[in-house]
Formats: sequence, C-alpha cells, structure tokens
Amino acid sequence: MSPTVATAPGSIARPATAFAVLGGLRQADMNHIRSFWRNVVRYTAGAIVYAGRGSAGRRIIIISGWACETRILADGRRQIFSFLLPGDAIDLAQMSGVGSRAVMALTRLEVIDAEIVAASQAHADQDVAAAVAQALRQREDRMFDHMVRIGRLTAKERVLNLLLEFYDRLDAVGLTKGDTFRIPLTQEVFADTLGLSNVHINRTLQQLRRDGLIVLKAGSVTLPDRERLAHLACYEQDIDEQEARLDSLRPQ
Amino acid sequence: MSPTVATAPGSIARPATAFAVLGGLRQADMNHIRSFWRNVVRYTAGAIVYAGRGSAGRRIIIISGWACETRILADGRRQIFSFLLPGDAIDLAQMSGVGSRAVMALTRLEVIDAEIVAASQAHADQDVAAAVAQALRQREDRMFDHMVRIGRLTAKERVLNLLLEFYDRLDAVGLTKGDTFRIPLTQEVFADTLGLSNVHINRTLQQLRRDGLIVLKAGSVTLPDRERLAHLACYEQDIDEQEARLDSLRPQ
DNA sequence: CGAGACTTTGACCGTAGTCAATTTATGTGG
DNA sequence: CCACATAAATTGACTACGGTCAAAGTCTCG
Repeated sequence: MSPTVATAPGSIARPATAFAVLGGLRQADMNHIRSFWRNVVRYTAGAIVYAGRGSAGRRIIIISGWACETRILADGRRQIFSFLLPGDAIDLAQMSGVGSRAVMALTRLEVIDAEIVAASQAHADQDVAAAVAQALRQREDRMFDHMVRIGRLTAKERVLNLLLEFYDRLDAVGLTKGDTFRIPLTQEVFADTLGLSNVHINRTLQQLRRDGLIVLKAGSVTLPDRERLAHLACYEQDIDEQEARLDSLRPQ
Repeated sequence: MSPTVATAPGSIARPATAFAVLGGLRQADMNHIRSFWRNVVRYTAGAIVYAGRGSAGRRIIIISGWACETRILADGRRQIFSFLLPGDAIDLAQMSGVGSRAVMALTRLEVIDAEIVAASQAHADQDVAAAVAQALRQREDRMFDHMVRIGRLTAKERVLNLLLEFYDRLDAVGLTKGDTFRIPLTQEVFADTLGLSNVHINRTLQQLRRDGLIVLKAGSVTLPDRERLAHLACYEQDIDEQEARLDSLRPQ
C-alpha cells in the first residue's frame, strides 16, 4: 500500500460530495471535528467493511483511503464494481448480508457514520442527508460508465477512462496536484475492475507510458493532456452529440 | 418483432414485482382496469421512452413488451445496461434528459404511469409505491450481475447467464410455459448487451444448441436443465459458499 | 537480509473481432 | 398468395486482442 492517501483534504472542498460537508465543517469548527474523530472507524487494507459497527446507521462516509465494491465467484474470479474515495458515501444496508457483494478496503481506511455527522450541531440533518444522497446517486451513475468500459471499450480505452474518472473525482475533493494524483491500486485490482488479466493490464500500462499518454510510477499518476485522453477514451463526450445520436436512433 | 409478447399475464402473478399489483387488480376489478387502459402509453419497437408524457409521474410500469436501458457512443458502439420486462418499473427522471442513457422499446411496448396506478381506488398508494420501489431495487441488483457477466464471464457463460435471468424474471410474472419462454431479441441486441460481436453471439448460440444446452428458434427459448445451466454459467450460486469465500478473502 | 507481494517479460495459445458474402426469415404491397 | 425489399441470421477466411503459464526481476517491510 502507498504510505497514506492524504488523510486531510485541506484544500477548498467543492460541493458535489458528501466530503464537502466534512471539509466545510473542519474549517468551521475544530471542536466538532474532534468529536467526529472519536467516531471514526478504521480498517486495514483488505478488510471487509461491514454494516452496523456498533453505530446505528448503515450509511457511511469515507474520510480517507480507498475502498471498492466487489464480488468474488466460486472459482476465484473477481469483479470490482466501483471505487469509494474520500468523500464518497455508501449504504451498507444493501451490501454485506448475503455476501454476493462486499465493500473491501483497498488501503488503510477511515470511515464515519453518516448519522453521526448529521447529528452534529454544526450541520443540519438535511444538509448531510442531501450530500449523502447525491454521493449515492453519483455512484450509481458511475456504474453505467463502468458497464460501458468493460462492455464496449478496448483495453487502452478502459484504463484511460478509469484514470480520468479517478482524476475528476479526486480533483473534486482537492486530492490532486495539477495533473497528478496518488493511486493506491495494484495492477491486479485494475484487472479485476476492467475485466482484463493482470498481465494484459501491465502491458497496456506500458504501452500508454511509451506513448507518453500517462506517467505512472510509485503509486502516482500524471495525465498530461486530459483533453486528448478524454477523446481517446470516450470519456464524458459532448452532451449535444449524444442528444443528436439518440434522435437518430430509429426514426419510426 | 415477434407477433406479440403476451399482452396479458393471465396467470397467477407472484409477488415481488410491480406487476403483481396490476395482476391482482385485474382479477379484482375489471372496471378499474378499463380506466387504466385509457392511460396506457404505447410505443413502437425502436422508440425512445421519454419522461413526462403529459402525465405527471416519471415512474412507469411496463405492462407488456420489452424495453432496455442503453447508451450509444460517438462511434456507434452501443451498450445495453438492463432490460425492462412486463411488471418492471423504472424511474425516467434519472434517465432521458442528458441522453447519456435512454430507455428504448425493443418491441411494441405498453406502459402505464405508476402514479396513475397508485391513484386508483383499488390499491393503496403505499402498496404501489412499495411494489415499484422493490422493482427499482431489483433492477439495481441485477446490474451487478450484469457487470460480472460482461467483466468476468466467458461468451458461453454470458449468454446462458442472461437467459437464466430472463427465465426467472418472466417466470415471476407468469410469462413462461414450462422450460420455455418467448424472447424478442435480435442477436445484435444480445451482442450489445453482453459486450460481444453479433457474429460471435451467433456462433456461441449455435454451439450451445449443438451441445443441447438450449433450444432456440422462432423467438422462443427452452432451457431444458436449468440446474445444470446455472452451474455452467455461475448463475445465482449458493449463498453460503459466497459467505465462506468472503470470510477467507484476506484474514489480516 | 529475507519473505512475500507486485511488476515485468517471453513464448505460445485461443477467444473473439472484422469483413464480406450468402442464406433465411419477415413483412409489405399488389 | 406471390414478388420484392429489408432485416436478421449464418458462414468462411483471416486477424488480433487479450489470456495463460512460468520465470525473472523489483520493491517493501519486518
């Protein structure tokens, strides 16, 4: 695992994430943060995040570290569905239980109960609820992107597309520095995310490096020309184009 | 398109679907159904289902026919995310709009507004709301299965797995006859669903036929030995096994 | 320094894609 | 009910992307 995944946001947290609530809070009132820290739950890399850790709620917010939603098949094949980054929220109620889907920490992980945040005097319940709800919605939206990735993109496109998503998400919570961000994933995790073999991920990454499209070393990635990469990877294409395409689906 | 996709359920609708509400209603009060029919919206195959068709609500229930959620990329590649079968519900509010995701009718389609059903005197609002909510939840659950399909299963497994899902869903609303059901999908739709080429889908289907695993002709499928197929296709494996597998993920 | 986890490389294989032609439905108008 | 037009399913030939296996090289951390 990488040393640590920047425990504190520090920077100006933009809205659009549950994290924004926490970021705002930190600057507003240090005392409340202290009371939060007491409720932070920690996991080590590889640990499964279960619901109902003593606390009441099943909705949690990631404070620091990376986690993923995953399923493992009988024969050992694994599919990673989504990643949870600092500021993301998830409803564990839908998770664990059966075991067909689990949240697994990919690094050391700090998590806090959404209810606890909501109960703090610094924030209205509905503010937190709204932020969490939005985070959950965004997670669902991203899963469609992910299906396109594994269903219809080539290996290169998949990798670039995923990296671009990471960039945007981390940037939204102030965890990027220019074109660069830290990424604590093994190539095997990439493979199980993108539906490829670890060997092929390795070769694809090398190719992308050789082509000068990405810089990747020591757990940090640089995307020198996101504009170009986005084009190469079918990432967040022009909305208008999409609209036009839809209109021309089949007249009838 | 196939002649028609069994417009009426007729049979004993099991719970677990928004359709159950309608099925129950039909038997209970024919007059109410009449008033429903007036509110049924129809689409032709290939049409895009938009929100706000005059009616207020954005949650709709499929009465008859098949639809799918899809995205089309700039270069024409298409990914189908999920299928909507009779009795399924969907929230169009999250959909259309941008165009990055659309609901498309795959056959002639009949749809009714969830609000209208809820407003009928025959059923309490909360009954309908609960049924719709459950349908939406199931749709989400199925998307995880789908990600596993396109991310980690082989071509044969993907096809079988999908067919098994169809069987179970259609069976739940009484649209199967023994091991057989009607399936109004072209091989191209299969391809865009499962992340394969239409040619490869064709060859895979032939192989499955030759192996006697499925019977497929004239828009209807027979799955002679679902037990066996489920095993072959990693379909709905034993819950306990999954639990065990999760426990052994990484001790730490 | 050694053990274990990751990454990298090479050789070889096989699943799935592409292109293009042909055959088979399906449907429509006459 | 037939002829034609179109959509869908098939087939063949060839390609290539990505998988598998196994070994070697690196990196980390106790």
